[in-house]
Amino acid sequence: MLPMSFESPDRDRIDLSLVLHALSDPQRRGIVAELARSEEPRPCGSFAPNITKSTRTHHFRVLREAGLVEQWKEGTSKMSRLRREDVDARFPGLLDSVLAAPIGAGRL
Amino acid sequence: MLPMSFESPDRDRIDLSLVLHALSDPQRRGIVAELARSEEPRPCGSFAPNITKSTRTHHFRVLREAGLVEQWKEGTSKMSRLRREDVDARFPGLLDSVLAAPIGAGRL
DNA sequence: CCCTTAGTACGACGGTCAACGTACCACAAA
DNA sequence: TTTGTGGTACGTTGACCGTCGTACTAAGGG
Repeated sequence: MLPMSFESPDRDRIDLSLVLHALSDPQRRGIVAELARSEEPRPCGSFAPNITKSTRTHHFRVLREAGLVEQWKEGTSKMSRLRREDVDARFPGLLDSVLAAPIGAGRL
Repeated sequence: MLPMSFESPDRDRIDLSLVLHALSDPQRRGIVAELARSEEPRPCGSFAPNITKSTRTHHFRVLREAGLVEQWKEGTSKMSRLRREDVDARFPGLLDSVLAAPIGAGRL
């Protein structure tokens, strides 16, 4: 009976500060990059294998609350999808420029 | 005989995490926006009048160390200039998309 | 029914952040 | 020389962050 929240702001309420803060972490940026590379939704657990489950949960919450990621339950896993259209509509070009950034430019 | 540092990373060492973190603060984003609006260099004191001098110094240091701003001394004031070409060269489109963001999309 | 798998909740720890006040410095103008 | 003016240094405060471990839940598969 726990919350297990999936709440993410809708398109016109996505906050730039939250987005930039979410993307300022290399780990999260890595997740977003992977999520963008394969448009197929994947379970959370298949990302960032170097960190703990709980840390991963934390990062996904930050991404979701910033409006970068959408999540839903599917069987036993929780799936994630990049909200590309919404972010692109709200901040055109932002995601592209961040994802196109040279590796090692803050990638831990 | 105090340091009074002006050090800013050179173009190819600008770190994306630092840039995004610097821009994730509304106050600093406001400074950058003003700096971008008037290409004329201005003394630090003429920005963000609502905050304290020391806080302003702090924000300018974050911006400078992220590589977003260049500073130099001119008489009694310290001038600031947006390093637009450098940032644009390193992360094309990033600054544009952030500056084009709707007001109120995280603006405090 | 147990057991595994996938993820969350909670608490903790060390680190950082933004903001402030006070004290200080450097320079210029009076 | 004295008095601004513009900015830094330092210390502090309360909040938050990234990370972890442990304990828990929810859903399937045997």
